[in-house]
Amino acid sequence: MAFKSRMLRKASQDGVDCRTCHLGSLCLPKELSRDEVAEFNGLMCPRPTLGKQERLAVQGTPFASLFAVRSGSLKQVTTTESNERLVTAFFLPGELVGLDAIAAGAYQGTIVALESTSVCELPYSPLDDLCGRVPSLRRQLQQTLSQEIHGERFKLHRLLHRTAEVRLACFLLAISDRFRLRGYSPHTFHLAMSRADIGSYLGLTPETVGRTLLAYQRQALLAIQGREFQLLDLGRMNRLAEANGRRYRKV
Amino acid sequence: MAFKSRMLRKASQDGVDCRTCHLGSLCLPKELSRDEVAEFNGLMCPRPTLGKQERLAVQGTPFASLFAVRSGSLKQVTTTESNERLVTAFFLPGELVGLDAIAAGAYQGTIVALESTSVCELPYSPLDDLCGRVPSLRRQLQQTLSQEIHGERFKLHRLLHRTAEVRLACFLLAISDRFRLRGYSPHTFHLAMSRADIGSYLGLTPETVGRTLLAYQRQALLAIQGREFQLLDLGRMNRLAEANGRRYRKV
DNA sequence: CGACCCATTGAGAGCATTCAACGCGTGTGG
DNA sequence: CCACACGCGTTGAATGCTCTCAATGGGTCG
Repeated sequence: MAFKSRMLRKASQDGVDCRTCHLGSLCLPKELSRDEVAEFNGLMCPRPTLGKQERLAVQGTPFASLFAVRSGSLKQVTTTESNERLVTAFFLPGELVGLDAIAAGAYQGTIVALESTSVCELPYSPLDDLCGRVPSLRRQLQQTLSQEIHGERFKLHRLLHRTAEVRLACFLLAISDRFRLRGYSPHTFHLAMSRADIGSYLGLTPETVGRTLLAYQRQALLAIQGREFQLLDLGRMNRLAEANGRRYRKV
Repeated sequence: MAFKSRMLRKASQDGVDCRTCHLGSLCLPKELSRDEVAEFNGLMCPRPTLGKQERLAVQGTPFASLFAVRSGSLKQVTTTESNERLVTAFFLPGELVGLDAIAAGAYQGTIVALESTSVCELPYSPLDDLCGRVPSLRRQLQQTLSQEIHGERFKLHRLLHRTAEVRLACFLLAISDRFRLRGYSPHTFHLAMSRADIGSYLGLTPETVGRTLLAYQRQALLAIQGREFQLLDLGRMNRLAEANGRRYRKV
């Protein structure tokens, strides 16, 4: 933990260096040659660390940059025409913010830091130019976009059929997996979002989220202390998430 | 109608010509110059018209081509590990099939024609090369990908919070809008999918779909004859879809 | 200390699912 | 030509999950 925060302070003070970034294998430049990474690195703008609740981008403002999360976490809150606020995404280290803004040319939701968070800024226009010259970067970006389409579509269609119990299990396992891929423990992690945020993301009320988490604890699937989560039995949790929740008639 | 089928027959017999396609302004080459369209056109492979229930691609098989729908419609069925089948997408004329397959290198669901359907095949590798040389095509493809991310994410997160009544209203309005953009009537259209398909897509049972459609008809919002739909009051339907369905507490 | 946000708990109501049955049209085979 | 199976859509009744509303307690910040 001390090591991590030291790296971050250095990064935000001295400018970011992709070659020494511990997220290298997860971020956009993962397939690039040494020279290409240097060029990619040259695009990036320094960006001061965000405090809790601070906004990285505001819904509707012109899109100019993607952001890569270095540490911390953020949520994307989209306000509908009828003034309803939906949490449409969470972002963890190594993930790209703003992919949904490219088409409209404006950010599609307000991006809020859930805790102290640092990001890399990637101005889109020069990034696109570089994509023209570097096929592997172009493919990497398109793959990230494509992966996002599949992931979101599949995950959300599945959730539409599920009970609260299964929705939360899917959510916790997805988070666990994202942490695992980034070298953190898949069993123990800190979730900086509130129950209301989770509920909004999953289409549940905060009360139902709380009650369901309580049920997990009674079944010894999960231990929670505040916002520290500990998954006690990944196998059983997986089986729970795979079960279709409703005893659904086969199509 | 006679005009349409004549054009399609010609296209599938003589090879496809983007310059005379009535979907030109909606498809990928919409921003290209005359020469670039010609080059784009050269990539395309002829593809025989699909019959009803015929499969365009099978889940898990290697990804090689995108497909643009010229006429007809298709559904994407994704089978989960627990052998559950979910309808994760519908495709109408002018839309691209396979965007979610780029990342994994394999089709993420089986693509089935819902009626007699013709498509253009776009081999991905040469398309990607062309993206390197033609910035406007590259941007167009990235915008399509980005739009898809935003559209899916937003639409589905909204649906997660909604009752059956509102889910179906959103669905019908989205379909109506897609037809309108393609020059067809937004009030009257043919939906080739079954109630079960719609239910699977929206996370509802076929019974609930039927009952809700019946309720619309009783309110004079909708008229249905078999699979012909007629939206009688778009304004009221819109208000119904905007209403949050559940009298949801503001976050 | 009070205001406020967050999380929890309880009780009641509503909406969608589940299960079962029926009608209809189509295609198949006797 | 008819019998039958099958897919699709519809209808009815009952169960159950989740929302709603209300109240409480803990924590943080001004």
